[in-house]
Amino acid sequence: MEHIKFHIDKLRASGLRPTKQRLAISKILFNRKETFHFTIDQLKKITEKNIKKKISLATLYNTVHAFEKKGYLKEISLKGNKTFFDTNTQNHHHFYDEETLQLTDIKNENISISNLPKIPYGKKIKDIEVTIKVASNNQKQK
Amino acid sequence: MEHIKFHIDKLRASGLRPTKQRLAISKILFNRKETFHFTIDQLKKITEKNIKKKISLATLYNTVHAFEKKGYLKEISLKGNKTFFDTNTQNHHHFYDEETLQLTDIKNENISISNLPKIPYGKKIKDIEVTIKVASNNQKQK
DNA sequence: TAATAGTTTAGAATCATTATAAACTATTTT
DNA sequence: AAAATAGTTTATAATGATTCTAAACTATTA
Repeated sequence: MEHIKFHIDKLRASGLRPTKQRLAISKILFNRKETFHFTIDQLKKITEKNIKKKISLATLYNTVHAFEKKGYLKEISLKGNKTFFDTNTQNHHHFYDEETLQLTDIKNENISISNLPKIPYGKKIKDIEVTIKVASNNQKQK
Repeated sequence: MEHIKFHIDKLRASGLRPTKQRLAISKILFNRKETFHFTIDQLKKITEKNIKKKISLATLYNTVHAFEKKGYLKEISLKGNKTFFDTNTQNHHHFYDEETLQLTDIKNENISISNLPKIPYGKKIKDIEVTIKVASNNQKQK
């Protein structure tokens, strides 16, 4: 079943009118239980496969950025030129395999950080991001 | 005093011949006590000021990448389009102020991580990077 | 249904990074 | 030390991700 209203609401909440393209994107992103990590070009391929038509990059960027601004998507800090997004906006962390470029979520409660240093004067902590880089035993790190 | 030999050795160890340009870069990067976080365009400005001449981007990229490959520099994982490098190659972490784009080192021993989850099958941990994003109390996060 | 406000699109513009090839410089050979 | 060679610098072109633009299109409002 397609909970259209769910997607319409998400779009409206993000300040976007529901259009065919945006509904398709919203379904791809949010009709899933597990976290989805993606780059814009991956999302483009999936979207075009689903709607059986081309979609312009501008639409993808606009929509993804609006969702991000609203807090429905999170950008992930990684090396490299491409930007990764994450449908899991909870505070959490990642395993990152630089060989395969695969990201795996680590639940917040599965990492505990202690002995934190003092925060720079006049600043507040907004977010803590832990990235654990992994690689095959016998392969060298990129 | 200018320990030229120190820089010549660093360059040779990185597989590079010592040239005027590279020596200038090496001095900028390694003639300092504190950690230096930089982007290529920042390094370009500083280098051109020091040598009072233009330096090409290709030279900067080549030299920085050779140092990185040798392990004299580390690339930092951050959002955004620009790549940051760090002269501190020890295992350590960062405060990151997204308002000012300022990075501050956190010593490894000033963060302790426990309750680590199991590593994905057949993989080994290569690196753990903790980024603590901070912002002014009353300003919104970027 | 017409007017309007916002959207999609292809393509241009921009920005960081990488590639190229000709002129140049350090090193090696003699 | 000069000639040969191996590696370097540079300006510029190429590439790739992202952003911008303006005309054609679509959703919403009146």
